[in-house]
Amino acid sequence: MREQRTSLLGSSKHGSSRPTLVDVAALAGVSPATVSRALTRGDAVKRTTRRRVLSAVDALDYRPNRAARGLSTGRSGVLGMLVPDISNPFFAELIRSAQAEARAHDQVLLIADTAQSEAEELDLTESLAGQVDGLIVCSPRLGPERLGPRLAEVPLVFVNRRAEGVPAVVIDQDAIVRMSVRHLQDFRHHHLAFLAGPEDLWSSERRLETVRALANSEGLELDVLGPYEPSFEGGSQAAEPTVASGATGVIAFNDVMALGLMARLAAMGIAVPEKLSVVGSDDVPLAHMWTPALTTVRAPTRAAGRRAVELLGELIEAGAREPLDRTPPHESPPVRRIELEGQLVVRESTSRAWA
Amino acid sequence: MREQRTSLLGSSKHGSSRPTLVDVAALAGVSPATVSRALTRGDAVKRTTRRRVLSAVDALDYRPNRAARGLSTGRSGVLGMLVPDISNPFFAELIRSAQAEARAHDQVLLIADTAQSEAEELDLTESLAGQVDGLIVCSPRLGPERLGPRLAEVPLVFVNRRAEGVPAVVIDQDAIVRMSVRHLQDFRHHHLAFLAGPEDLWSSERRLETVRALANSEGLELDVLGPYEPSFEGGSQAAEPTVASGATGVIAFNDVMALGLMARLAAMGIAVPEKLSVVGSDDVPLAHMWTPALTTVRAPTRAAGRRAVELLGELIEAGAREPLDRTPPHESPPVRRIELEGQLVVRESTSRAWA
DNA sequence: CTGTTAGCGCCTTCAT
DNA sequence: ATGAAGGCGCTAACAG
Repeated sequence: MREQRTSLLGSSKHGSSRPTLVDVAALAGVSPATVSRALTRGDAVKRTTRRRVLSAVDALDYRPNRAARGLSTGRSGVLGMLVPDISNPFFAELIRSAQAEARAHDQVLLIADTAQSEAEELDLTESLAGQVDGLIVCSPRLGPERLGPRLAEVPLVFVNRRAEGVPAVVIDQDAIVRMSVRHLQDFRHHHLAFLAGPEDLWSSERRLETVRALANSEGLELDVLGPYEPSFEGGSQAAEPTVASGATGVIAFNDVMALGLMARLAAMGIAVPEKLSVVGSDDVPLAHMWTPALTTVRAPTRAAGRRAVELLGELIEAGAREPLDRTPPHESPPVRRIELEGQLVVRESTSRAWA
Repeated sequence: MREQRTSLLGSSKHGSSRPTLVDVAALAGVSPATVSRALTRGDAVKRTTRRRVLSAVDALDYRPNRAARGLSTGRSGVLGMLVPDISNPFFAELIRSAQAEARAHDQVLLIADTAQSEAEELDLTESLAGQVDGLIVCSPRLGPERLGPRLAEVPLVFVNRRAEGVPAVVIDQDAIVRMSVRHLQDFRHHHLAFLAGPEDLWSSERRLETVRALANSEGLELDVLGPYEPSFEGGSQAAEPTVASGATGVIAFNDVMALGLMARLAAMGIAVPEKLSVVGSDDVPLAHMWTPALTTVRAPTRAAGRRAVELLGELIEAGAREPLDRTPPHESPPVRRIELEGQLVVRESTSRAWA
């Protein structure tokens, strides 16, 4: 019941600074080590002791100093996430869910925008690698052979790129294409166009292959247009070629492109879906607000963000546990890969072709 | 020319870890303190010494440990930035420019999305306050009286909210309204509608006052509609009331709302600008890609982001220099406020009314 | 201009 | 179950 608190807090260099572990320990009448234990692990602290500590903690409004903790543990509590374009609603949503998950684990998410540029992607990866506990790279333009050197420094997770040796969360691109094509087939379309995204995007290339194979096996006529930037503007640029192709059904690499396409088509006086059926991918918020509302394949964005953070967390843990010098016995742990599936959402931008 | 490097590096606990200041010092043949000085300040290091240090640095690929530095300096090198909605292109752009500026100063920007929620705003402010050197809050819903308690802990900068005692970067809202109204007047509109954003948004309230005053003094008929959420959907919801109001010119709180409005109007068969002229605010990328392209007031987004970071940087510096215990002599330093101006961009969504 | 000496606040063996 | 002691990597006085 002693009241040394004032003097103890006063022991800090200047009165205005925040309380430290030592202050808490003093107030609780235990050693700093005990406070640390009570706060970081459930282990090895008597219930009553813990309670005393905890109440001292909030009596003092104590919050641990992350830098000090980081210096000790070697972990900063910061996760990095690279996205090609923050303003793309798909990534915005991914960011939100990842952030929520990170926060739930008392971690913090550092976002960086690569502006769709390979150079920026590399640059940011390098400079972030040293400051974060782990890195999530969304829709990377670069593969592990370029980003690879950093693999050794920091756990890395890809979102939407399947690559040798890199743990990843990917949405099944083949399934997206199958659903889209199937839907158009159901509506009697025989001549399709595919608006391709950038060639260095795994998801776009993957779909391109699949749509080609599928068109072939199903006896569909197919025009591949592009590559275009995966943006509203990219979609707009695709409008003329799309019309020129004579296709009656278009599959765009993503919703934002599909929207750009439709905007331009409208300006050209081409009616959707009467003259042209359009399918997007992702189901961004604008997709259903548009006129006509866009048929698309809903991406499990929230799950993707959440699971990417989870996966990264596991990798970080594993890395921390790993014996320091020797490589782990024989087989290295298998590279984890999480596969997610999209879901077709039929709206007004598609309809039966009577050609 | 001695080659102790191997053994020196070996002095670290385990071979795989990164080199430290001490390793660099040893390789350069100087003391750790000198390396520190050479790296952090330009002062007080002989040119030749610095060169030796620098070459040792990159021979070893040394990069300082932020946590350790932070523990020593009390600064983490992390700046926080709260935005109401990442996917709003206005904030996306703000984030990009702020991030660039931060990076240029070797700082890192932590983004958090408050989802337009007061509760989240408060929550995030509190939890971030302890982990960052300073905080930028964009278009805050809460004023200093609510966020205030954290003011003491960490330098705070508002973007787009003028408030007692809080340094801020604000875009002149009165000027935006004046330009918009003036433009509509030039086109002979006498009956205007204003689509208001949320009531707790300073920028919206400010504009509301101004537009009222202006309508009054200019003898314009004015209908105030709303408040609506400052989103695409909010704008859509405003369509019917807008038409019902009988106004021929509409000023929307921002571009995203204006776009939502126009989308809905199109679906209703109301021609823009023939039946209704629409003015937005911000000039987000979609504004000029839309059909019809949106007349709007371009916000100096990049400047705002950059200057917010600059201003925050100055505050942090000042705080660090400040004598520790006593309050600074007499007058506290004046609260800095940076005023920026938008610029009218006339496009196709406005035209002369012949009513 | 440079080296020496102390910590920053926390976590973590090692004892007890 | 708890305490004591050392160190993480860096910077900041203070001497020289």
